[in-house]
This record gives sequence, structure tokens and C-alpha cells, in this order.
Amino acid sequence: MVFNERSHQVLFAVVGSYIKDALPIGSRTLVQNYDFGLSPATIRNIMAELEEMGYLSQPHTSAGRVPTERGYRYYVDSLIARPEDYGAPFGIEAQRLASKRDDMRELFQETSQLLSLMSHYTGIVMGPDVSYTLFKQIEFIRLRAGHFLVILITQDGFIQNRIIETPEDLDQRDLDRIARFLNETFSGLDLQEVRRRLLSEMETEKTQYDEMLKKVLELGKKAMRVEPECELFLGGTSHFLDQPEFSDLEKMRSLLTAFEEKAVIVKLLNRCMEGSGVQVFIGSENESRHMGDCSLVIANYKCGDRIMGTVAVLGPTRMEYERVIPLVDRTAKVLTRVLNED
Amino acid sequence: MVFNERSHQVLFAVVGSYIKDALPIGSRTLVQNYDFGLSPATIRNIMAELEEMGYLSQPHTSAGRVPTERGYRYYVDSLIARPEDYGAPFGIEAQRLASKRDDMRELFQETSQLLSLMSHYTGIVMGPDVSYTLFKQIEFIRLRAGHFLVILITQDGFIQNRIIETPEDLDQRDLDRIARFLNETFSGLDLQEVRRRLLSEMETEKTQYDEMLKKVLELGKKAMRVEPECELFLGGTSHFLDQPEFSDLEKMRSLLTAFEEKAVIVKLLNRCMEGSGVQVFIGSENESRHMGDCSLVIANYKCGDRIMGTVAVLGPTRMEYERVIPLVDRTAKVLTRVLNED
DNA sequence: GCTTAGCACTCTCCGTTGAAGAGTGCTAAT
DNA sequence: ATTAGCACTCTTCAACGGAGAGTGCTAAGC
Repeated sequence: MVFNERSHQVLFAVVGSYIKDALPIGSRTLVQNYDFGLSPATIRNIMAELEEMGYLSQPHTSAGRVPTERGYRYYVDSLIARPEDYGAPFGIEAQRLASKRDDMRELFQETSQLLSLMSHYTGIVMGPDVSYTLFKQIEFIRLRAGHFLVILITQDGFIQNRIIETPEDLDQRDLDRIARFLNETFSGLDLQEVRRRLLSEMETEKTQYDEMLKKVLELGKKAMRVEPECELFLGGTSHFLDQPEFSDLEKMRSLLTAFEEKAVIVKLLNRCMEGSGVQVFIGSENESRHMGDCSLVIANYKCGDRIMGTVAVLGPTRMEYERVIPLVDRTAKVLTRVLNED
Repeated sequence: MVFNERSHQVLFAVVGSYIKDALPIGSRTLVQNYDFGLSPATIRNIMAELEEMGYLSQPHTSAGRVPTERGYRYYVDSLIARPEDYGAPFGIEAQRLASKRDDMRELFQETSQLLSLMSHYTGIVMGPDVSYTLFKQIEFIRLRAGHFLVILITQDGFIQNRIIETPEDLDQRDLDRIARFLNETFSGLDLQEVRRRLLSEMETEKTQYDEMLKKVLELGKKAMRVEPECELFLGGTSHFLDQPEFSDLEKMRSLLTAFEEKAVIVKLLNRCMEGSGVQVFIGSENESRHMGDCSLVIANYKCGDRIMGTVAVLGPTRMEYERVIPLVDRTAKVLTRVLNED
């Protein structure tokens, strides 16, 4: 801690109060509400210090104080450092999620909505990067000449279907044989790896002479072409309208457009895939110009030992971290548990 | 037409001008921009008449005139009645859609975005009600004990997958046999009908004694349980922020919430499934309290002779009908063509 | 030496005021 | 039937000024 207990308390009080009311807070109101046993004048001195150190600022000369990003950062760091037990993971919600265990997409959608519901901000879940998930099974269904439906199932239970075309037609019997071959050969590898092996195999001389094998590889290559992308699940975007700081039309618009290009968020979340525990990105820390006034509270969920994806809550910088941080933490844990019970 | 040529022109001019600028328009500006060969005073008299008849109104005593819903209605009806050739369906866009022919969901998503892109409003596509589409093929894939992935393909190319559970396990060989049986027996019927037959079959006495058939029916019943719901594809919801009339925070919010409960829109669109050609619903005509200031321009698309779903553009009452009506019409036609070429 | 009371100062907020501008309806003249 | 003229109404906008809130500084108190 950089400064003494008293400054700490005052800073906490200011940040807390501002989070609650979105109003600059002055020395008088502070002593009224927080009972420090000090007079407004003393508080003023402390606040002046805090301002000098860059934790608070005044919108104009005779308004109260408002936290700076640095102030929020201090506040959040203290909250996270608090070695507090967040209590038992919630029960009913865990059940609700567990019931969606089989369909990953539904599970993630539900989770993002749950996050939104409980935080009153926007909930985000980033699914696993498909190209790194483990291959389990593939099936082909012939739709019409040269058009096939590919169903790709990963070990996590992610199901993806896509339609591919080939210049020459194949009948269902061939397709089944190809699928069986691929399933036996590649099960358990990640999709990147599967694709790599397919490609290297194709370059081998001998393949040239085995017509059937060539078909297999060709089809496999097409079927496994997964974009290295993770799906993003958003819940409760309209909560943004609840926040007074986004009553500004321009901000609203740039936020909404940011949502439509989900890419920005994915990039952001990807950056955080390494860390463990809850992480918080405040305001300009998250380097997207659209999100200057937003904070992101994130945590990773795992499958086995591997970090699989991210859950997050996106809200205004003035977010109720005290509620949201434990919430995100617990949600990530519940999701991890649901994914690992089998 | 209720009134004479001159009144008609004035009304058109007012509506057109208001659509363009969102500003009440007065007699002076009207003669300046539209060249009627009449003086402001005369226009004033005409406008007073139109107001009395309920086609125009004044926000306050000394502002210009603004169209009422009735005014819009007259304007739109005249536009639609115009026996105009809307020109050849657009080329490049049609191509873009045709390339998505195979995956219906992508096709619809693309269409809604196209609508939004070209209209600058929100584009909507309502997919077919799955329970009335024609069954083509079903496949089962065993995931783990008692858990199966069902892939349901309709003749339109709609692919749906769902996971079902059964108390007793079945191996893949059984599943394939069941699928083959269902495919042979029910291909070409609509899903409602398939389900009905399955149920009636199950009640037949003899079924009780054929263990295998019983399994087939049981699984078929579960697999075919499609909710009588149509998917909704929205594109460009953020365009709403462009409109000056929605700078009001309250309206924005209620609109966004309306979007989140897509049900409202589905209900609305369903009501219009019968009509042919372009239909327009103005302001309060569309009976959802959230959409008081919105208009909906819709048209149906078909597959064969059957109306399959709806494309629509949702915008402010002050919408550029002149551009949007032909746009929606052409889009519906292109979609119909894409769906029917095979 | 830290804390506090007092005070002058600054800045926002909000209601008032008044002039400018836009548009109307009515009347009388063409 | 159309139009010019005119008085009237209503909004918009900028300027103004007082009330209120909060600050920093200084000097007195514990």
C-alpha cells in the first residue's frame, strides 16, 4: 500500500460512493455518510493529497472529487487482494447450467445471460478456439451431388456443421468409410494437428497412387478447415442503456458498433488467456478506443488443465466491482466444474 | 383518391420533405423547394384543409406541419399502388446470396444484413416455421451412453441438430438402421405430419410386440419434437441510433428490449404471412406498444407455391418508403429465386 | 504538529428575460 | 379563387444573475 490507512479509507469511500451514485463527491457529504471522526477540512486535505498523487480528480474547480483510472485500479487491486472466501458457488444457477451440459453453444449462451442477469451489465462468454480443441468424431452426410454436410464433434462436446463441395461426387457408403478412417486415425489430436498431418500425408509420394486414400485426405482437409476463431456469446447488451454515462448518443453508438464487430472483444479477451484468477481491465487499459469508459472483469474456465475460454462482464468503468468480481470468479468456477463432470 | 390533384401533391411534398429532414415544414419553405406555382398563402389554405382531414398536424401553433399516421398511410398506399416496374433484381447481391444457398441460416443472416446495408435501417428475415417444412433426412450419432446427436435435414436445406437422451443405450449400428427406416418411411412429409403418424403408430396394438419398432418410434418421436417456432435474423440493429427520433433514451431502451424479446416481432410478422406483395405497417398499426414510432415494410418469400417466411425492414415511421418498398420487394423475389433454383 | 473553524473565491446549475425568427390564420384586395 | 399584408403565437437561443456546492488557504485550538 502506498499510503496510510486513513488515505486508504477515504479513497475507498470516494470510489465506492461514486460507483453507487455516479456523482462527484465532496468533503462534506463524505463525512456525513462515512463517519470518519474527522471534519470536512481534514478530509479536504487528504483528498488534495490523493488528487496530487493521481488517484482522484475534479471535473471542475468547485465540484467534488471523482476517481481517476488509477483510483479505480487501486480500488480493484485491493478488492482482489482481499483473501476473502467468495462463498459457495451458487446452487440453482449451477444446476441450470449443468442441464445444458450437452450442447456447448446453449451452455455458453445461458452462461452469458446468467452473468448479465446477476450483474446487470453485459455478460460475455468466449468459447474455445475450435482449432485447438481435441478431435473426437467426424461424420459426413451427402446432401446432393458434390455437396456434403460435415459434422465435427470435439471432445468437449462442441458440435460444428458445415457444408463442403467437391468436384466429384461420392456416395454415402464411401463417405462412411472415409469418416471411419478419419475417426480411427486422428481421434484425440487437436484440429490444428489433424490438419497438419493430413497435409504432410498428402505430400508423400505413395499417396499419389492410392486413389481412395487421396479422396480421404482431400475430404478431410476440406472438412477440417476451421477458422481459428472462437465464438462469442453476449447477453444483456441492452443493459448499457441503464448507465447514465452512456446517455451520450455518440458513446452509445460507438459501443454498439463495437459489439457488432465482435472481433475487438475477442482480441481483448485473447490477451488475457494466460492469467489465472480474476483480472480486471479498466478504461483505457483495454486499448480499444470505443471502450474508453468501460471496464472488463474476466476469468478463465478450464477443461482439465487446459484453459479453454473466458467469461467476462463488460460494464462502465464505474462498475460495482465489489459484486461483479466474485460473481465472475464463481461463474468461471461453476463453468469449469460443469465442463469437467462427465 | 379522396381529394384533388393539388392537395395530393402538397401532401406528398410534406411527407417527402419530412422524411428527408425530420423537420416540420411550413408553407414558405414548401413553395421554395417544390415550385407549385402557388403562393405560400394558398398552400396554407390547402394545408389547413389537410390538417382538418387528419393527414397533417402541427406540433404547436406556429410550427410547420408534420404528417400524421394517416398521412403516411396515404403516402405509402399511393407508392404501392404505383404500377411501377422496380427494375431488374439486383445482380451482385443476388450472387452473394446464391453463394450461401446451401446453408439456410447463413443465407438468412446474409439477407438480413443486406437489407440493413441497403436500407440503412434494421433488416429482418424470418425463417420458415420448422414444423411445417418437409422432412428429408435424419441421422443419429452416438455421443455417449444414452446421449445422441440428431441431425435433421429438411428439403429446403434447413439443418438442425439437437441432443436427445434415452434411458437405454443404443449402438451406432442400431441408430443407422433406425435412421434408414425413418428416412425411407417419412421422406417428403412435413414434420408435423411425421410426428402425427409416429404417434398414431405407437398406439397401434401390434407395435407393443415388436421391440425394435418400438425403439424406432420412440427415438423418432423425440427427434422430431421441434418447437413450432421460426428463427429470426436481425441485421443492423445499431442503425436505430442514426435516427433523430430515437435520441430519446426511453424510446431507445424500449426498442432494444423489444429486440431482445424477438417473440414480439415474430408474432407481428406471422400476422402478415397471408398477404402477397409488399405490405407496410405504420406506427400504432403494429400494436406493440414499444413500436409506436416504427414502421415495418414486409414481403413474403416462397418455396414452390408455399409461403415460407418473411423479409422485412424495420425503421422509424419517418422511413424512406420510396427506397425501402422496392428494396424489400426485390429482396423477397431474389430470395424466392435463390431458394427455388436447384 | 495535526486538526479544525472561518472565509473568500470559483464554478455549475437553473430559472428568467427578451429579442429574433418562423409560421399561422384572417381579412381585404386583386 | 388567389394573394398580399398584418397581427399574433410559439419556439429557440443567448445573456444574465442568484443560489448552492465545494474548494484552498489561513489562523486558531488541542
